[in-house]
Amino acid sequence: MAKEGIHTRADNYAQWYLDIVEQADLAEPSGVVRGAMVIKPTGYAVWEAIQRGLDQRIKATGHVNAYFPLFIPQSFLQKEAEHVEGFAPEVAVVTHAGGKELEEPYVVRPTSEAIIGHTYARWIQSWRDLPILINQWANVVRWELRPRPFLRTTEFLWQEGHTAHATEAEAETETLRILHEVYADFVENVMAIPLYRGLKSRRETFAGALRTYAIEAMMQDGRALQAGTSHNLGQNFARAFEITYQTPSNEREYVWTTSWGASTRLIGGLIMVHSDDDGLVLPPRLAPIQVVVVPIFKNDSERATVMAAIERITAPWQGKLAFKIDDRDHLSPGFKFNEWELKGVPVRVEVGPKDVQKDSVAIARRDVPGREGKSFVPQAGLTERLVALLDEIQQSLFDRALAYRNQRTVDVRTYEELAAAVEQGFARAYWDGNDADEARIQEELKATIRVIPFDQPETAGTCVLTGRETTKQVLFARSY
RNA sequence: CGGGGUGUGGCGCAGUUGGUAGCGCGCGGCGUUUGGGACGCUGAGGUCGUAGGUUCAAAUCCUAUCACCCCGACCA
Repeated sequence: MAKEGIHTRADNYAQWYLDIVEQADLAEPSGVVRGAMVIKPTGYAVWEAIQRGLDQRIKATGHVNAYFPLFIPQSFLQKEAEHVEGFAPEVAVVTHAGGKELEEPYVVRPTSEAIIGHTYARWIQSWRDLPILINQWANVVRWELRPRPFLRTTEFLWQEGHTAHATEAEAETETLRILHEVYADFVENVMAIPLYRGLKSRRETFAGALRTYAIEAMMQDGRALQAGTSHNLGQNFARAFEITYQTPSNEREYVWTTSWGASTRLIGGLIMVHSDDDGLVLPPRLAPIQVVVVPIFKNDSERATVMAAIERITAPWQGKLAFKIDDRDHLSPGFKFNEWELKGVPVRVEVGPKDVQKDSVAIARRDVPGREGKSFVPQAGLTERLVALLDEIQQSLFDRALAYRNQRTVDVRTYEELAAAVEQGFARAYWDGNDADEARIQEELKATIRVIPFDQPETAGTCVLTGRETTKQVLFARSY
């Protein structure tokens, strides 16, 4: 049963998504800038939680933060052939400033390989300067033709890591390390989103990269969302920007670079993996508010005793739980229940006159809607109970999403099976096709190779399209 | 770029054969309420996207223009 103002997922999935974004107060379309959104405090708090988790892992793996300019001379972007070609259609260009036309236009960064490559060329002289391990938190602009809040916006927030290494092996290790230890670790353990990890096909590789690795998640409509990418750029950008170093034996060599990014799109994935027809569902480890307390009273004297009880009950929560006491007194409890469910708070605690009398409270878990998720428990031991409950919810959200994903990931042997499979989820298939074959699948089935998983089969099979024998398996899906 | 749609109080909409703007929600005040989206009274709030034209008179008719939204091709 859906709430007021929310379409059901079954009825209209795309509209349901937009309703959640709006009703949970995460963001709203700017209304004046095409494809751009205002991220509201509730939504931004989620982003801050994502930033914290990623930033912590980025630093734990030896990186430091820095900041590079928003504007990039147009010519910089053009130095790497594939890179220009890949981004040209979607860059915004500044042609006028200071009241006159610029000598050379600036592009608003769609990503920062160019300006950072230019900078690294000056910073790197010797093998002793390597590796350079830098990350930046920034906004970027890509003029998307079909925007959707969080999933694809004209301007979005992200982090982009840019590293330079002496050897190809080091760059490759870095690329994979970020994928596993930063992105996958955070997304699975904090966001409770199960992932497929692997290599991108050539067609899906980042413009200018040697290899792109990605984590892919399945949404509740069976479509795929790329949740993070890590690129081994080889020496392509080093050549384009003349980033060289002297080896110990005094040779001049090009460096090997990597780049990797995760964006506010993660919030879109979060919504589409966990949320339901009642609103947003936040995993406890990510939730800005983990427990909300709703007081219930009929008059001022009841109000006083209930608030005093809440004061006492929540005192030991300090430092253990992120909680909020909803003491707004012009709203009915029922309204508050609905509102906090809409906003995805994992646990609600209700305290009323009866609870004060019986030394109890009512607790409701967001991941189990309705009466089933509500129970009355003693006040004694409540803190420990809540801490344990949050862990349980975290685990249960992940398990549920994993079961859903596995159930909708099917092995296919024929083209017909592939066509049917991508209607409802992911298709795992043996694949020996080329770029043109892949393009044909996209044309006909609207599905692409999301990832060539690291986990590959022991035995050979026949390619779903060409019928040739191969040991390579890929995952096909329609994607956001 | 193609196809479709919409611009009227904060939001959602109505506005008839042209006659000078109305409803719901929300918002402010007061009172009663409060264990699953409360109610009454009262009040504030709009140069009808913009520019031009027709007319005694335009939200309404005409022309131009701008913007946003939805559907497809490109994408973190």
